[in-house]
Amino acid sequence: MPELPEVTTTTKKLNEILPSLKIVSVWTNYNSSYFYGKENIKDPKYFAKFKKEAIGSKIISSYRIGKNVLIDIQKPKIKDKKTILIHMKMTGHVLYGKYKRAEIEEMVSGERKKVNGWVPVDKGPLQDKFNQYIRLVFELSNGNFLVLSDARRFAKVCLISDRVVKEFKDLKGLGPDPTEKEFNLKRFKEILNKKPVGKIKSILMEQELISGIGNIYSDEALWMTEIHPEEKPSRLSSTEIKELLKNIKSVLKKGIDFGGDSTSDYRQPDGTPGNFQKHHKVYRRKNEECLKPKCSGTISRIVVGGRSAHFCDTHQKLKR
DNA sequence: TGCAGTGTTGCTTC
DNA sequence: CGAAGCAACACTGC
Repeated sequence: MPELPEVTTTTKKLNEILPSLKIVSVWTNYNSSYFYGKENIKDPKYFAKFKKEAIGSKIISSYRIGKNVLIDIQKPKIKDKKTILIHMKMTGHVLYGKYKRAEIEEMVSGERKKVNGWVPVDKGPLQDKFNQYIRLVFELSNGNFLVLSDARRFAKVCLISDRVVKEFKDLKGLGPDPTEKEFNLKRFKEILNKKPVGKIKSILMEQELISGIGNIYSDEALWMTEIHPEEKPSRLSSTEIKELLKNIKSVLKKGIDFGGDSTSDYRQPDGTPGNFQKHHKVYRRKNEECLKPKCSGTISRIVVGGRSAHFCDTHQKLKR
């Protein structure tokens, strides 16, 4: 589900809601997949520690690093803060709403298959779908709940107690953030120089090189720049690299401005879908006509680095 | 019925 | 040894 704009949308909303609320209690029904200790090893016993740290803590703020949701928390009278890291992977949803406490408690303990939660915007079957896959629940001091719904159980939750969050294993290896001012042409060229003969789409999505870009936004940025997804960086002109950088930044901004992409099932914390999917030029438009003005091409789909890549067969040609 | 899917990891093969 | 390929994770929707 989430790439940089979706995660940004989520953390921005969380940051409007959560700061100064306290975590009253925490439940999970999927210990073994979610809690990682300092060594970053999956182990159900870490949930006990996670719970102990979380309960009684006040939420300070929420922000994004790469595709990770970070939530800083702090216990009263304790100087050091801790940080909750949530990676939503494919089907994770961080949602905030009203639930009946008894129902959600029963559900998470496995006594109930689903709850009638409050994810207000979706009136259709998706609402049930989200509530059916709630894996982790934070009860908050205002009586509302912050929950992680995750059908495929790929999501990851960690508690970071290190003072320097960026030194945490999952975050340390991430490449620079393309929305930062410091991510300039010089920096971008240095990155591309590391992989002169790689496939440009795969490079854009490699989190160790650049953090935050995934399948949707890489397709869109390459379409805008008229570059084939399998093109080698060594064949790109200086002008193309400059344009590509500009388009990456603008398409990510557009994704954020539209509240994320709900092609699949991304939802903002209050259940609202994003709108970027209404503005795709290529992603998931296989066999449809190219939307570039005056281009009469058709959108093709191929597999690049194990992922689907969409491009126009006419204005995104491989250089020979 | 079958296959593709917004992400990442870890193992295998070249 | 590094890079690339591929299955796995678990489930939905077309």
